[in-house]
Amino acid sequence: MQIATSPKVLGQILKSFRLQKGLNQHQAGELVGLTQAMVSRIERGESNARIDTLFRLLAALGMEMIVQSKGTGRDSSDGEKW
Amino acid sequence: MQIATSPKVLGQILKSFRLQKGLNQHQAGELVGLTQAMVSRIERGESNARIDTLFRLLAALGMEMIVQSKGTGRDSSDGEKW
DNA sequence: TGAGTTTATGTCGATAAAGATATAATTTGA
DNA sequence: TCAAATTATATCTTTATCGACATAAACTCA
Repeated sequence: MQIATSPKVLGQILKSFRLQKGLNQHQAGELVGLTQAMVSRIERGESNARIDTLFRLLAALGMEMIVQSKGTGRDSSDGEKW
Repeated sequence: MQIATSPKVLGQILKSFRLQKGLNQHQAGELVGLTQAMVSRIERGESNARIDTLFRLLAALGMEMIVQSKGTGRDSSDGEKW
Protein backbone atom coordinates (compact mmCIF):
# COMPACT_ATOMS: atom_id res chain seq x y z
CA MET A 1 0.00 0.00 0.00
CA GLN A 2 1.48 3.27 -1.11
CA ILE A 3 0.60 6.80 -0.11
CA ALA A 4 1.00 9.18 -3.01
CA THR A 5 1.89 12.62 -1.75
CA SER A 6 2.99 14.34 -4.93
CA PRO A 7 3.04 13.82 -8.69
CA LYS A 8 6.63 12.62 -8.42
CA VAL A 9 5.94 10.05 -5.74
CA LEU A 10 2.86 8.95 -7.60
CA GLY A 11 4.95 8.42 -10.69
CA GLN A 12 7.38 6.23 -8.79
CA ILE A 13 4.50 4.16 -7.47
CA LEU A 14 3.09 3.71 -10.95
CA LYS A 15 6.49 2.65 -12.20
CA SER A 16 6.93 0.04 -9.48
CA PHE A 17 3.52 -1.43 -10.28
CA ARG A 18 4.28 -1.48 -13.97
CA LEU A 19 7.52 -3.36 -13.34
CA GLN A 20 5.72 -5.79 -11.09
CA LYS A 21 3.49 -6.63 -14.01
CA GLY A 22 6.47 -7.10 -16.27
CA LEU A 23 5.48 -4.34 -18.66
CA ASN A 24 7.67 -1.82 -20.38
CA GLN A 25 6.53 1.75 -20.93
CA HIS A 26 5.50 1.05 -24.49
CA GLN A 27 3.27 -1.84 -23.47
CA ALA A 28 1.74 0.04 -20.56
CA GLY A 29 1.01 2.96 -22.84
CA GLU A 30 -0.66 0.78 -25.42
CA LEU A 31 -3.05 -0.53 -22.80
CA VAL A 32 -4.41 2.94 -22.19
CA GLY A 33 -3.75 4.86 -25.36
CA LEU A 34 -0.71 6.70 -24.13
CA THR A 35 2.56 7.01 -25.95
CA GLN A 36 5.71 5.63 -24.38
CA ALA A 37 6.92 9.20 -24.13
CA MET A 38 3.95 10.19 -22.00
CA VAL A 39 4.34 7.20 -19.71
CA SER A 40 7.95 8.18 -19.19
CA ARG A 41 7.11 11.75 -18.32
CA ILE A 42 4.35 10.74 -15.94
CA GLU A 43 6.50 8.22 -14.12
CA ARG A 44 9.22 10.80 -13.67
CA GLY A 45 6.72 13.29 -12.29
CA GLU A 46 7.64 15.57 -15.13
CA SER A 47 4.24 15.66 -16.71
CA ASN A 48 1.68 16.45 -14.02
CA ALA A 49 -0.90 14.46 -15.88
CA ARG A 50 -4.63 14.95 -15.82
CA ILE A 51 -6.91 12.91 -13.60
CA ASP A 52 -8.42 10.82 -16.35
CA THR A 53 -4.98 9.92 -17.61
CA LEU A 54 -4.07 8.75 -14.13
CA PHE A 55 -7.22 6.65 -13.88
CA ARG A 56 -6.51 5.01 -17.20
CA LEU A 57 -3.03 4.07 -16.05
CA LEU A 58 -4.29 2.79 -12.74
CA ALA A 59 -6.88 0.61 -14.43
CA ALA A 60 -4.36 -0.79 -16.87
CA LEU A 61 -2.07 -1.81 -14.03
CA GLY A 62 -4.88 -3.35 -12.00
CA MET A 63 -4.62 -0.67 -9.35
CA GLU A 64 -7.15 1.44 -7.52
CA MET A 65 -7.09 4.82 -5.87
CA ILE A 66 -8.36 5.22 -2.35
CA VAL A 67 -9.05 8.58 -0.81
CA GLN A 68 -9.34 8.84 2.92
CA SER A 69 -8.76 11.12 5.86
CA LYS A 70 -5.12 11.47 6.77
CA GLY A 71 -4.20 9.04 9.50
CA THR A 72 -6.97 6.57 8.76
CA GLY A 73 -4.45 3.88 7.92
CA ARG A 74 -5.08 0.26 8.88
CA ASP A 75 -2.34 0.52 11.49
CA SER A 76 -4.12 3.21 13.47
CA SER A 77 -5.81 0.70 15.76
CA ASP A 78 -6.85 3.58 17.96
CA GLY A 79 -9.29 6.00 16.53
CA GLU A 80 -8.65 9.21 18.37
CA LYS A 81 -5.94 10.62 16.14
CA TRP A 82 -7.86 13.71 15.17
CA MET B 1 -12.59 4.98 2.92
CA GLN B 2 -13.60 5.68 -0.63
CA ILE B 3 -12.46 4.09 -3.85
CA ALA B 4 -12.23 6.63 -6.63
CA THR B 5 -12.81 5.00 -9.98
CA SER B 6 -13.28 8.00 -12.23
CA PRO B 7 -12.97 11.78 -12.21
CA LYS B 8 -16.68 12.03 -11.51
CA VAL B 9 -16.63 9.68 -8.54
CA LEU B 10 -13.52 11.37 -7.26
CA GLY B 11 -15.30 14.70 -7.41
CA GLN B 12 -18.18 13.35 -5.37
CA ILE B 13 -15.76 12.06 -2.78
CA LEU B 14 -14.01 15.40 -2.58
CA LYS B 15 -17.35 17.11 -2.14
CA SER B 16 -18.41 14.83 0.70
CA PHE B 17 -15.15 15.50 2.51
CA ARG B 18 -15.49 19.23 1.99
CA LEU B 19 -18.97 19.17 3.46
CA GLN B 20 -17.75 17.12 6.39
CA LYS B 21 -15.33 19.90 7.15
CA GLY B 22 -18.08 22.49 6.92
CA LEU B 23 -16.50 24.37 4.06
CA ASN B 24 -18.16 25.91 1.04
CA GLN B 25 -16.52 25.84 -2.36
CA HIS B 26 -15.15 29.35 -1.99
CA GLN B 27 -13.46 28.53 1.31
CA ALA B 28 -12.05 25.26 0.04
CA GLY B 29 -10.68 27.02 -3.00
CA GLU B 30 -9.01 29.71 -0.95
CA LEU B 31 -7.10 27.09 1.01
CA VAL B 32 -5.36 25.91 -2.14
CA GLY B 33 -5.48 28.81 -4.54
CA LEU B 34 -8.39 27.58 -6.57
CA THR B 35 -11.37 29.64 -7.57
CA GLN B 36 -14.82 28.62 -6.48
CA ALA B 37 -15.60 28.00 -10.13
CA MET B 38 -12.79 25.48 -10.43
CA VAL B 39 -13.80 23.67 -7.26
CA SER B 40 -17.30 23.38 -8.64
CA ARG B 41 -16.13 21.99 -11.94
CA ILE B 42 -13.81 19.49 -10.30
CA GLU B 43 -16.44 18.25 -7.89
CA ARG B 44 -18.85 17.72 -10.74
CA GLY B 45 -16.22 15.79 -12.65
CA GLU B 46 -16.53 18.34 -15.40
CA SER B 47 -13.02 19.62 -15.20
CA ASN B 48 -10.75 16.59 -15.26
CA ALA B 49 -8.21 18.46 -13.20
CA ARG B 50 -4.49 17.94 -13.20
CA ILE B 51 -2.74 15.81 -10.63
CA ASP B 52 -1.14 18.65 -8.73
CA THR B 53 -4.50 20.37 -8.44
CA LEU B 54 -5.94 17.20 -6.98
CA PHE B 55 -3.10 16.92 -4.48
CA ARG B 56 -3.65 20.49 -3.38
CA LEU B 57 -7.32 19.82 -2.77
CA LEU B 58 -6.59 16.62 -0.91
CA ALA B 59 -4.12 18.39 1.35
CA ALA B 60 -6.54 21.20 2.07
CA LEU B 61 -9.20 18.74 3.14
CA GLY B 62 -6.80 16.70 5.28
CA MET B 63 -7.04 13.75 2.96
CA GLU B 64 -4.51 11.41 1.44
CA MET B 65 -4.39 9.29 -1.69
CA ILE B 66 -3.54 5.63 -1.48
CA VAL B 67 -2.69 3.55 -4.50
CA GLN B 68 -2.84 -0.19 -4.23
CA SER B 69 -3.57 -3.35 -6.16
CA LYS B 70 -7.23 -3.89 -6.81
CA GLY B 71 -8.75 -6.08 -4.15
CA THR B 72 -6.24 -5.27 -1.44
CA GLY B 73 -8.90 -3.74 0.76
CA ARG B 74 -8.78 -4.03 4.55
CA ASP B 75 -11.71 -6.42 4.46
CA SER B 76 -9.80 -9.03 2.52
CA SER B 77 -8.62 -10.74 5.68
CA ASP B 78 -7.22 -13.49 3.58
CA GLY B 79 -4.32 -12.60 1.44
CA GLU B 80 -4.46 -14.97 -1.47
CA LYS B 81 -6.78 -12.95 -3.68
CA TRP B 82 -4.34 -12.79 -6.56
C1' DT C 1 -41.80 36.55 -1.34
C1' DG C 2 -37.39 38.20 -1.26
C1' DA C 3 -32.67 38.90 0.37
C1' DG C 4 -28.47 36.40 1.21
C1' DT C 5 -25.68 32.45 0.52
C1' DT C 6 -23.97 28.85 -2.18
C1' DT C 7 -23.20 26.56 -6.39
C1' DA C 8 -23.18 26.22 -11.54
C1' DT C 9 -21.85 28.34 -16.11
C1' DG C 10 -19.78 31.46 -19.21
C1' DT C 11 -15.75 33.93 -21.49
C1' DC C 12 -10.83 35.04 -22.36
C1' DG C 13 -5.82 34.75 -22.17
C1' DA C 14 -1.87 32.04 -20.69
C1' DT C 15 0.04 27.83 -19.80
C1' DA C 16 0.49 22.94 -20.06
C1' DA C 17 -1.11 18.15 -21.31
C1' DA C 18 -1.48 14.99 -24.90
C1' DG C 19 -0.99 12.85 -29.65
C1' DA C 20 2.31 11.97 -33.13
C1' DT C 21 6.86 11.34 -34.25
C1' DA C 22 11.78 11.35 -34.09
C1' DT C 23 15.98 10.65 -31.82
C1' DA C 24 19.27 10.64 -28.05
C1' DA C 25 20.59 8.29 -23.89
C1' DT C 26 20.62 4.44 -21.02
C1' DT C 27 20.25 -0.28 -19.81
C1' DT C 28 20.49 -5.14 -20.77
C1' DG C 29 22.24 -9.40 -22.45
C1' DA C 30 24.91 -12.21 -25.50
C1' DT D 1 32.32 -4.78 -26.67
C1' DC D 2 28.30 -4.31 -29.33
C1' DA D 3 23.64 -4.74 -30.79
C1' DA D 4 18.98 -4.75 -29.15
C1' DA D 5 15.69 -3.21 -26.03
C1' DT D 6 14.15 0.21 -22.99
C1' DT D 7 13.75 4.72 -21.40
C1' DA D 8 14.42 9.82 -21.68
C1' DT D 9 14.09 14.19 -24.58
C1' DA D 10 12.82 17.08 -28.27
C1' DT D 11 9.54 19.51 -31.49
C1' DC D 12 5.03 20.70 -33.35
C1' DT D 13 -0.07 20.97 -33.19
C1' DT D 14 -4.36 20.50 -30.85
C1' DT D 15 -6.95 20.74 -26.94
C1' DA D 16 -7.98 21.52 -22.05
C1' DT D 17 -6.80 23.31 -17.51
C1' DC D 18 -6.59 27.30 -14.70
C1' DG D 19 -6.79 32.04 -13.02
C1' DA D 20 -9.52 36.07 -13.41
C1' DC D 21 -13.45 37.56 -13.53
C1' DA D 22 -18.82 37.92 -14.35
C1' DT D 23 -23.32 36.17 -13.90
C1' DA D 24 -26.95 32.84 -13.77
C1' DA D 25 -29.14 29.29 -11.12
C1' DA D 26 -30.36 27.02 -6.96
C1' DC D 27 -30.89 26.79 -2.17
C1' DT D 28 -31.77 28.65 2.68
C1' DC D 29 -34.32 30.99 5.79
C1' DA D 30 -36.65 34.87 7.91
